[in-house]
Amino acid sequence: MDEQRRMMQTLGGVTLTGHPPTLPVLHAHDGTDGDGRGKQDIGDILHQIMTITDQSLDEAQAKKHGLNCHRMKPALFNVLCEIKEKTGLSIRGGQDDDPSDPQLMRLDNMLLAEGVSGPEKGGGAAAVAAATVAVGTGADNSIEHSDYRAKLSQIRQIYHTELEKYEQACNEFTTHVMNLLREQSRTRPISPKEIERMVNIIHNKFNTIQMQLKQSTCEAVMILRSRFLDARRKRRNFSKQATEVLNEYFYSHLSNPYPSEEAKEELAKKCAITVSQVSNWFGNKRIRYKKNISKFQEEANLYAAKTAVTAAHAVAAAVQNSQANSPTTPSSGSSGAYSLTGSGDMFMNLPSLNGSSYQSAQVPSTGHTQGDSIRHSIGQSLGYSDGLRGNPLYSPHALNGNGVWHDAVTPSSVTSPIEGANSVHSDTSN
DNA sequence: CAATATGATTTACC
DNA sequence: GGTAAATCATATTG
Repeated sequence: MDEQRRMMQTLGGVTLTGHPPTLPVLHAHDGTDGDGRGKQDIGDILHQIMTITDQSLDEAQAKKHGLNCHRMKPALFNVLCEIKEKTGLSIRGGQDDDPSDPQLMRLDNMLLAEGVSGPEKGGGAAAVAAATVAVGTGADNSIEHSDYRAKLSQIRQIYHTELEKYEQACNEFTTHVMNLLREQSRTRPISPKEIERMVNIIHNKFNTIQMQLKQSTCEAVMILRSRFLDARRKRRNFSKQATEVLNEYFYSHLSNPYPSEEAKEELAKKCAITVSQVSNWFGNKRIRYKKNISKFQEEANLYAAKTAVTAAHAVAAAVQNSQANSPTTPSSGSSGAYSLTGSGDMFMNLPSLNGSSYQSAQVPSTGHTQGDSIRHSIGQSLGYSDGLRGNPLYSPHALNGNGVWHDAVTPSSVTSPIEGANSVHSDTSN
């Protein structure tokens, strides 16, 4: 300020009743204007400007109008604007908003990823309704999921309303300020450039507010996520039905318990869980089964029996239908119906209950007898020849000495069962 | 409440 | 990328 005044005074303007701002421009443009009457006029005008606040409103309006219509106004306006520009009076907060950019981008990305700021997908209420319908029986993780989505859509709605409100307020305020400045520019040197700058400043301010909104929205989403989707924090056991389905598959494919991608999908659908949950389950099951086979013996027998009954029914029905009595394995089913293929697999597995592969595990006596009886019952119900029962060729060796599941279906792995049994038996010491 | 069961995650390997 | 193995964190059980 001081500097500005000093500069103006040094430039040597007309001193006006002790008021500091004088106009160096007058001299500069003297040559073109020529006469001294202009000087007088301008001095008059300036005087009027300086005393304008002392006047009544009507008077002031009239003066303002007069000023605005003055023939010197455009020239003066430009010149004053120029001075203002040069003195740096109006240069303020021109270029910033750079440091916040990366963070803003991060926030935007996250909001987009969470589906808060992106396009409305499926419509919140509709999606929730669909999820609720899909729950059906005993799939309570879907309930939580729909709850999560409901909360998320709530957050999203709030976010959008607030954003809209901010935008509207920003626009209103901007137009208001612009109108004000335009009006002011009739009596004050306010260049369009300056107005533009002011608009930018306003926008920046509102952007920071928006960023705060985005930030708190992100926080809310994170909290929601941690509360609902962090399954590790709030682990839910699968439904009984789901574990049953999974166990059925596992024990009926014990020789090779690695479901294909399609099988996993089907299991996931059946159990109302995700495919990766199915993968997790099988991963855990395999490792835990292998670690302590005896512990799972009872379970294995249980599911083997269960599968046997259904398989027996299926086979019995098939036999009845075809009127055939061929002892070929019923494992020809290639697609979805794994109860049939399971029955085939089961035959491969049942002898293992007291078989050579799992000698390391002390089979409980109950398990033994149960397995025996099951085997017997299956042999009866399926009408298999007695010679098939206990045939060493059907010992699967699902697990080799190193505890690795290898393909028991391939005949090469069961070529010499007795030898294999012995070697496995001796190997189990480690 | 300790022991056990269980679903998920991490790490390392192929 | 899928899996084994170890581990974590919670749920369930006795």
